[in-house]
Amino acid sequence: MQISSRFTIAVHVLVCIEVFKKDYKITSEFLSSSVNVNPVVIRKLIQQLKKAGLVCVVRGSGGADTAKPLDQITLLDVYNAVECVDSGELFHFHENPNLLCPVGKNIHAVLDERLEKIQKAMEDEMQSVTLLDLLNRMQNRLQPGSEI
Amino acid sequence: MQISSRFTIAVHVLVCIEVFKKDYKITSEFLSSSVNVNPVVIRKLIQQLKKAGLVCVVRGSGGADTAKPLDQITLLDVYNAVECVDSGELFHFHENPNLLCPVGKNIHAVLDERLEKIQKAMEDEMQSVTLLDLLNRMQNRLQPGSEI
DNA sequence: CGTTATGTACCAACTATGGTTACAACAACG
DNA sequence: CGTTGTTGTAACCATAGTTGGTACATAACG
Repeated sequence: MQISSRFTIAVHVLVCIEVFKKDYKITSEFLSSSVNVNPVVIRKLIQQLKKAGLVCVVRGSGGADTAKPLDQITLLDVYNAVECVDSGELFHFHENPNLLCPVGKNIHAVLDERLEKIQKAMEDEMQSVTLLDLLNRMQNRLQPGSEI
Repeated sequence: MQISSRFTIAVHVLVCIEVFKKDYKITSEFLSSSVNVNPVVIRKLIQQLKKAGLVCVVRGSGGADTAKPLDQITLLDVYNAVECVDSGELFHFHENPNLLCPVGKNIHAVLDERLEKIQKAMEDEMQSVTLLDLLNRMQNRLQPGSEI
């Protein structure tokens, strides 16, 4: 199964906020027109980012903003905020192996350590990418040509 | 989203085959009793492993076996065999960002390289674990105590 | 108080997972 | 050759997650 598009949408949203916040009020409407989805989708997503402490958003007046310096928000933070895997486990283990079978009894112990290493490798790589890095790359692509 | 339990079941099945093949005929019935799922689930799964060239299985007489030396089967092979992500992409990108928005137009280019690196880190780690490694770890846990 | 935007409840279509039953196809054996 | 055991596969179901949408109460603010 693929990691849901909520993740890439969340990154898109965060980059959008940073690029446009000095010139526009960042509403769910505004963001939805860049991502091309329903505003409600954006609002739900922003709620998840808010719970994770990545953005602030005010109710009546509107407008979202990042809640932390950009170099302190990594792709892993966004991933964890949005990909609501309760356990935090990347791999879904089959729950009831037959404990009377020697393989069934030990498969968990044999596999777990390896699976953790794999998950950790992925998370480390995610953690190494900050929003600041992505914003810089975005700015580089915007500046050479014309302005917004 | 989690990686489906088909993956850990597949590994369980492959280890089972190797541990028991000298003493038992490896039928879907036999495997299903160790994994604790319906035999049909095992058969469907074995079909995927077969298509990937990891196991052989004969129809009427029954009995599955690995099709390659164990040190040449990695967790990545099993993952690719079983996790039928058509594109091979771990991340699902939202498809229609607004190309009239500078961020929407460039988000793909900015993110893709980073996402590929993350996926590659995971795949590299998966590739570093062979079935032989897992079998050895399993045997170590079985020998100290009693035999089957 | 009216305007604006968020927060959230509810709905719907689609897809994947995990499981089950049923049965045809096939190999091996007495 | 027919019986037996097993695979390969279709059909079906329940459940859950994804993606997308409508509607409206709630809060902020001029």
